Formats: sequence, structure tokens, C-alpha cells
Amino acid sequence: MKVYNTLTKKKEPFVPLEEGKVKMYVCGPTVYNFIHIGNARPMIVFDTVRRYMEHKGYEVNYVSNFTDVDDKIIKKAIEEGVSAQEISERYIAECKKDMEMMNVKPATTHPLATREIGGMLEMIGQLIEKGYAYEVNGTVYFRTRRFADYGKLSHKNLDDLRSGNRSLLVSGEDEKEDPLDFVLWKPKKEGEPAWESSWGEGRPGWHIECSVMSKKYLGEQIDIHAGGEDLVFPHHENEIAQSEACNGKEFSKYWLHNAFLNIDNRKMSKSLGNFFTVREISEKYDLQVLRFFMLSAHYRSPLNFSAELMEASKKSLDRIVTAAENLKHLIAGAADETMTESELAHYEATEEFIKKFDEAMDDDFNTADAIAAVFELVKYLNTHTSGENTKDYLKKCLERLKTLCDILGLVVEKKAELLDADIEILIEERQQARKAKDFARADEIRAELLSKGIVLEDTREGVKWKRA
RNA sequence: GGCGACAUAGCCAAGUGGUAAGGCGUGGGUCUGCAACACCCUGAUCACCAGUUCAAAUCUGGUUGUCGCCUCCA
Repeated sequence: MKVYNTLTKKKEPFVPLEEGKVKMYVCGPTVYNFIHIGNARPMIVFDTVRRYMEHKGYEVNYVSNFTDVDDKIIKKAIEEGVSAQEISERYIAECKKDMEMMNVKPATTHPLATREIGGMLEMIGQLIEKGYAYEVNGTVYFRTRRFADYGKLSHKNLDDLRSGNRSLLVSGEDEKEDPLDFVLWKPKKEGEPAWESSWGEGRPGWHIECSVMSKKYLGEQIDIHAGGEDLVFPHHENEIAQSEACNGKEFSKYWLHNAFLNIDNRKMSKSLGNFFTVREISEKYDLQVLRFFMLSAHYRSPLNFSAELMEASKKSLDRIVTAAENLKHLIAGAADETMTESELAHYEATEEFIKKFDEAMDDDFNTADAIAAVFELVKYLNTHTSGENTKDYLKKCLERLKTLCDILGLVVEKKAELLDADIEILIEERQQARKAKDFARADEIRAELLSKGIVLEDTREGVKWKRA
């Protein structure tokens, strides 16, 4: 398996620190509102990475935080006249609902920043002791000049950063020793949540929480640290500085970053008004469609979101779902016998698609190519299955399709739904009408059911129905 | 100003040295009472220019264009 490492700018063979195990940390959202579809990309992408790793037999310890103390949360709390905690708890709950609808597995641990203040105070204290941090008027800063490797992830050097960004130099933050120094602890302002510390009441800076939570739940060294590409600088750069300065060890071996999701080729932003929450999308689409859409491009390529592309994704995904439904339908009516020799030959022929799928995923999680393999399998199954096949064969075919879809986190098997009794009666009446060649009545019933969201399909093996 | 990414058919998107995967859409056909599903057929020389090579979408240089990071941001 090869993964692209931002640190080295190369695809590297994946070798875990500990045989058979993967320690993975993914930066999670700040919970001040419903998550937007941009937040959803890393969730879906890295959940897929996790699923593939698990499929390959790794035991994955997957940690993803919720940042529940932050300026934006406080602002929202003040607007609503409630506590910051109420805001963060509300949106963590909503985020978990969205994740479930997107079929994103819960992390092994979802730590909260506010529950880890003790660890942060400890790490900040250690950094001060080692000379990597200093306190001025209740604010603790990290001394970036002291950390020789600063810039190694984002491939910037301190001089470029200083000369390249004049605004930093004139921003008037006189109390910093260096404009690039960043905050580890900031003093309390009136009305803000705060914790006691040896530097006075205050709250942690943004970067320290990930260093601390990663260390607590995964240890000082981890295999993979992931997040959106915008986090490379400064967030992840700062995490490296904090963790490596404190622990004296390489923090994470591999750094994975997903590219941004754009809307109409523009960065999503509130000022442009091109902002969608996952919840809004869920009102119009099954979020499996969003998941499929996200996986249809490589995670390191920018992806453009639009209504047209969602429609196309819906139709594409439907093709896979229909194939699975067809197989289920065939299985229900198939002879309960073991696979014949010719069936076995067909079944073995599908291994080619599994191989293609695995090769694609092994190559830095090329989900677009992996999906192509799924479609090739779908076509093969559509062409090589019928009501004549044995149940054994059909079941194994469906199993094979489901295995691949499950790695991608795509749910293709709809839950068994019971039809209302009167709908069943209508379907039966239509069958009678068709037998009697009363097609006008048959079409009338079909239209009536369609208006209720039930789509009928007449197949050789009987009537199939699905919800539109 | 500094740093970086990308440019493949109507749309989306793989492919990083040997003569272009897959999906959506379009058009034609088979199946069907019709429809839907499915199946068959249907499309690009890879932004432009120059170079390296027996051979380039794929390597090098340049041009143009789009985008991102440098500030909270997935």
C-alpha cells in the first residue's frame, strides 16, 4: 500500500509503527453550527481510508476530535444567549447524525477539547520548561525560532514567511518575540469559558488540543495524521512543533491531506453565499449520494460541487444499487442448489475486478479508479446472472459486490421495507389488469403508485418495486 | 510580494514513457403491452509552443489559463 505523504511530497510504502496496527488521528470540526459539505470531505475520505485499512486486516485506532472551545462557538453562544457548552453539545449531536447518514463510522475515540484541559496545561508547562514557550501578560506563546524543523511540513522557511507576509510584521502584536510565534494559552475575557492555570485564568489556543489528544489516545508517535489541506499551515505545522519539541520524537510518520471542495469552482464561503450544510443536502438526497460524489474524485484533487454533479452521482450510484437489488430479487426466486461448474468459472472471473479495485486503493486510495472497478463488476454481474442461476452462485455474486461497496462505505442494500396492505392490493390488481390486457387500468395504477413514491418494474421474474 | 497545485471527450474523472479506464449525458438498436431496469453500438490524440526519446497525455523548458496556501477555515 502506498500513501502520499505531505511531509516528503512523495508516495511512500505504508509501514505501520506496530505490525498489524494503525494509529490514526483526523482533525475534526469546530462545532458552532451544522457541518458543511466541506467538512464532510475529510470525514468521508478518511473514513474510507480507515475502512480499507481494516479490510486489509489492520486494527485501526481512529481518533477524531471535536473542537468545543473556540471564538466562533463563544460568539454563537452570545448571539443565542446560551452557554458555549450548550452550543457545542448541540452541534456535536447534530454532527454525529450527519456522520451516521453519510455512513461514516464513529471514531474509536472522539475526544473533546474541554475535557482535556489538564493535559494541555501539562504540555504547555513542559514546553515552557524546555524553553520552547514563554508567557507574557497571561498569554503563553510557542517560540517558533527555537524549533529548528519549523516549516518542514508546509515546506516553508521562516524567512520566507517573515518577508512574504508584511501584515504579520505590522500586526502590532508587540508582546510576541517573533511574529510567527503562536498562542498556546490565552487569558480569559469577560463572559468567556475559562480554566485555572499557573498563568492565570484562560483557555487553550487552537493548536495545542490536537497535540495533547493525539498523545493521550494514541501515544507520542502515530502512523497517520490527516485533515484538510488548509490545515497544513499553520495548524499541523504547529502541532508538529508542539509535539516534537515536547516529546523529542517524530510526531506522525505520514501526513495525509484532502483537497478542498469548491462550489461552482469557487471556494465555499459565507460571503459568496455558496454555502451548503450536510443537513441541507440530506433534505434532497440520500447522503450515500454525497458520499459517492466525494469518492468519485481522488482525495488530493480539488472537487467541484454542483446540483448537476449531484444528479449525475445519484444516477451513477443507482446503477450499483439496482444491480444489487436485481441480485436480491433473483436470489429470492432461485433454485437452492450449489454453484455449477460454469457458474464457478464466472464467479472466479470476477476476481479480476477485485484485483483492480485493490490495486487502485493500494495506490494512495484512488477511489475514482476503485469505483470504475465496481462498475465493471456491476456490468459483469448484470450480464452473467439470471433467473436460471443457482442461489449459491447469486448469493456469492451479491456478497462480492457488497464487499467492495462496504469498503467505500456505500450502502447498496436497502433495508427491507414492508408495503402497506393497500399498496400490495393495488400491485395485485394491476397484475390482474395486465393479464386481462387492460393496460389502461394497469398504467393508471402504476401512475397512482408513482405519485406515492413507489416505482414498479416488470421483470421476467415478476414485479419489482422500489421507492423513488 | 512569497510558496504551491492543476489543465484529459458535452459534463465528471482515472491513467505519469509504449499508441487513451469508468460513470453521467447524447444518438441508434435489442428486450418490454408500454415504461423502467438491463444489454449492444455511438465519442477525445490529452491547454499551447519547443525540446529529450525508437516511442510522451505521461519527462524537461517556456507560454497561457484556473485555483489554493501565506489570516479563522475541512
